[in-house]
Amino acid sequence: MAKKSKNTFYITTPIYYVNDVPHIGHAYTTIIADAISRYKKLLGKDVFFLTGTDEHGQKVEKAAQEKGLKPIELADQVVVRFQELWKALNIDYDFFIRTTQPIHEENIQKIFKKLKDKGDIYKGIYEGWYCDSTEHFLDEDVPLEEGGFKICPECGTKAFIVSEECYFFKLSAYQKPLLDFYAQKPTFVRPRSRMNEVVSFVKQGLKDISITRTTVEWGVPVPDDPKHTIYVWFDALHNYVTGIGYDWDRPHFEKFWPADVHLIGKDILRFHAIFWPAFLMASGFPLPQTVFGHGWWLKDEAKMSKSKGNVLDPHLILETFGPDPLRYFLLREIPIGLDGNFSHEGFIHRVNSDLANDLGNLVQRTLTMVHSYFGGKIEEMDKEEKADKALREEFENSKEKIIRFYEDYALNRALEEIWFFISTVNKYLADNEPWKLARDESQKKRLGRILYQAAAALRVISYLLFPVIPVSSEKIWDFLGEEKSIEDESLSELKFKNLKLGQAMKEPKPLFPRVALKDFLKEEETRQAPPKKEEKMDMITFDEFKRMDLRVGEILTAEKVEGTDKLVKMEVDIGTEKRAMVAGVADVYSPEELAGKKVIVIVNLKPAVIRGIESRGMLLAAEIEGKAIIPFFDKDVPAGAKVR
RNA sequence: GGCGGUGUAGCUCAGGCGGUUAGAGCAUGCGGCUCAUAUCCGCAGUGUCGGGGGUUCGAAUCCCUCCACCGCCA
Repeated sequence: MAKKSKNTFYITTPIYYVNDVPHIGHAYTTIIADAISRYKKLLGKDVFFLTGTDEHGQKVEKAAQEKGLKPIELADQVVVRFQELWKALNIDYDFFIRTTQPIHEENIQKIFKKLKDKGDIYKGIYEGWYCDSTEHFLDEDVPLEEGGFKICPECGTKAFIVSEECYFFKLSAYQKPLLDFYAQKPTFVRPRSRMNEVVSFVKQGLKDISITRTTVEWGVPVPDDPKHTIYVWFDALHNYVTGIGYDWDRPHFEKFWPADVHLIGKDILRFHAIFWPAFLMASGFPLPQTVFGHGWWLKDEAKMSKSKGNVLDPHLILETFGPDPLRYFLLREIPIGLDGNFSHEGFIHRVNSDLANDLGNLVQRTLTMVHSYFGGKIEEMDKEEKADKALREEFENSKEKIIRFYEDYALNRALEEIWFFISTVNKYLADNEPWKLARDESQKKRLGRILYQAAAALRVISYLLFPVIPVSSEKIWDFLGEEKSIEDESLSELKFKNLKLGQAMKEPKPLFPRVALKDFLKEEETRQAPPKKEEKMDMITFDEFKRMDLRVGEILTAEKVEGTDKLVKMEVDIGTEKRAMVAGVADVYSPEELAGKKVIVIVNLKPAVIRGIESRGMLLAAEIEGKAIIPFFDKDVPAGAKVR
């Protein structure tokens, strides 16, 4: 294979599964990829950025059936949703691959055949408990339920025994090569902590994996044996090679392969860090440089999931703010490897404070002064003085750091550094007080220098921000009177003095409007009259259940909490101690009625202060139209007895 | 259960191969400016650096132990 030229850069996102519409998590991965890709382009690299959709498999088959559609019809619909979102977010990808495209399907078959001929894929029998919903065989140590079946620990639905003839990939043969590879290239998996997990997983031993199904029709058929369908993961992972031309545009493929970064969510690390390099080794392809597993955005500290109904839809934010504030927030708030908590409060706060106050206001004040003191054109200025030079050197310093952070994919650190510099420029203006110099005509040239420095700073700031907030950055350049686009200037050439003297600057308009949190929340409310779905809870394991300490509690005393309708304060004997608890049951039970009763109490619930009273435990009750109905025991039980 | 990680200001986190008064941003309080999107600048705090023990002249930093939380274990 031809050697890859050093000046190319190939980055991918996962291909997204089309059984669901896009949400903030998809947006996050894709925004990271876009920012890195734009950064590399500024360096003058020949960048290829691939994204797309994974359209085969049982879940899509099922989701389509529920809607009365053919799988491909569902895929066609959902693909549009993704593409529209990428457009709204200003994602500048080079190719959008769909696994249903012939160039993909044909080449998957070709690769499959190649590995089969080589002996890395062989036919065998697989038997095991299979979950339709998550499309995988359960671990062998999942316990048998009483009815003699197994429950999928991931989704909670019933699994079935499936015994099928299928094709296996000889993963076991790659244990040693993989370990050697990891040892030789410790940066293959990032963040580093995840590399440890991968290595220890592989060290435990690898079994061959089944890579076909006979139970699924919606997929790529095995060549010469079409009752077998290639399993989605084998199908999907290879998009990274088919998407750049394997085997339909060889020169293009050879130009960009191997990938520099596969950006993924941490949940699919195993597939990318173990299976994928093994497949590639089998095919004889060079291995990618890095698999970067990013964290998840949580909503109010909880993982977003369809079943919780707390999936965050980015559309309202996009309509209110445009793409840049969301891009900025997601990349600034957390390091790529960690989880983050998404709240509208946090979002509005950061956008107001960083974008509107620090950056937006700096643009506004600088250009307003250029206009009111110079009519938009600084024609003349003094030589650079000490303070001016300090500002310029500060920039040169920061620029180096910022580049280092970008190179390391530490986008949050790069942004942090840029904001240090923004703050320095604000300080520079405060120290040099151009508004005072403006009152003295003899200081005109000095004033010119100061505003020139500030404008030059804005020019380089917006340049460095371009990967993250491309629209706003271009706007700032336009305000400054730049005629070329940011992308026409190479990062290595970026300097203060590139701002031409005498350039006609425009009158600025606020770049990032401040939005009050309460207005935004109100808007959100009116926007989504949420159809109140029945509360569906996730399955929990017995271990999780065991964490709740439920016991019989004897209510010793009970009295109404002054000034409330529903609250009762009780002293409850839980066997080992007596505790104060507060419960909202007074509308159904009188305190007299409660005293002496035995109830079920969760005793290790975090204490809560209710009406100034610390409630150390909660009694269990059925909630019927807002009223609490307490279960009592029909035989005598001692206080403190464990309930389970 | 096994392996790995985390616990530092009200909040989010940085530092951490031992060494001056432990840092940043946000939030809070006070002061300044008025060019600017009620923005910007300055000052001020507050912390037994998870608990306990040890090594050392000296520990947030190294060791032991306990507690809590998190990740991975097809």
